[in-house]
Amino acid sequence: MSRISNIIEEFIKNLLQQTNNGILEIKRNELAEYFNCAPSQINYVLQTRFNTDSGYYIESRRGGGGYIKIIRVNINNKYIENIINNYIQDVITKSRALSIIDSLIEKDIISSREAILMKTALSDRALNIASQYKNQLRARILKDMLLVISKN
Amino acid sequence: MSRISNIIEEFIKNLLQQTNNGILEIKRNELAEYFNCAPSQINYVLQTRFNTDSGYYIESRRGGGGYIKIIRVNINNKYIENIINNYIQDVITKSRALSIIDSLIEKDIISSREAILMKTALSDRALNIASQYKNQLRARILKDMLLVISKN
DNA sequence: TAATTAAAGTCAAAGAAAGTCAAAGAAAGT
DNA sequence: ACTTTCTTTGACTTTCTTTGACTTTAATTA
Repeated sequence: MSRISNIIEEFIKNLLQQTNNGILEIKRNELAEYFNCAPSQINYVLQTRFNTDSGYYIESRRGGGGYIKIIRVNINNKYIENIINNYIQDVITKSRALSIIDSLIEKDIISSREAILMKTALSDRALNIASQYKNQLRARILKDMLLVISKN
Repeated sequence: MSRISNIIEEFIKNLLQQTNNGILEIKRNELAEYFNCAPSQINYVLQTRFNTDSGYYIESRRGGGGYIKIIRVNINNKYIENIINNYIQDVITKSRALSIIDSLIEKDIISSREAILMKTALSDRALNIASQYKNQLRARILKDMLLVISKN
């Protein structure tokens, strides 16, 4: 039942919801102890679920009194343009693309129907015909769709 | 006698019937073990019986906690159903695809933003990387997008 | 100031699950 | 009978997760 990462993800998102500014501070070891997992598991969750793709960034400090701050960023057009121009290169994997789309739903930038359309256009099922270009196609289509979103 | 693929197909359809939203989540290996078949047999069943043309789509995830989601779409929109089944074959040109999308706006089936997103996913600009598959990709992507749209 | 303690970070190996592909076997068409 | 299409199987690949040993950084204490 290896869904501990998902549980931790939900837990953190819940706590974030309760903040009024989208900034949450945690103690890595405490959280790990609470969930009975290796401390590095927390890093894994942060790296995979609270990264730039997902619309978050992390600040932390080691040593005594150390902490990890999880910050939810505000997604506006500037932000989307930055993702298009600087963040998505020539290729992108499916899971990264999905993270980006999910972050847009979460922030109410797109509707769930728009999201599902976007995800469909990036799915393996559709793109597998040209499997060697799959991730290039994804990058192109996603960038173009994001541009549409930011301009409309 | 009755092919195992057919039995698995029936089994899955039965489970889907019992859900209230037409979304079923399975574990590939568990199902394979239950039917005493190779795990890849499940993929075969999904590819041949639960594809877009049959009104289903699939989402999955590998690794620990992995799953396969089978989603049944009740196409309650006759107009879309007709397009998927009779109007789009294995390939479609850009101009035919665009006119299909325009007809959906006219019939108020999609919003204009959804239309632009769809057109973007089917544009030359995006698909030219895999130019030899362009019209096949268009057909696949368009069918899949129509299917998900028809769900509501 | 040096030593100690208290954090968090990194990385690689092992484990867990699904995906792919091609070869072989079975059914159906001609 | 021969050919084509559909099905089954298994070896190999890819992706995602968990764990733990080791490293780095910061604060506290002697």
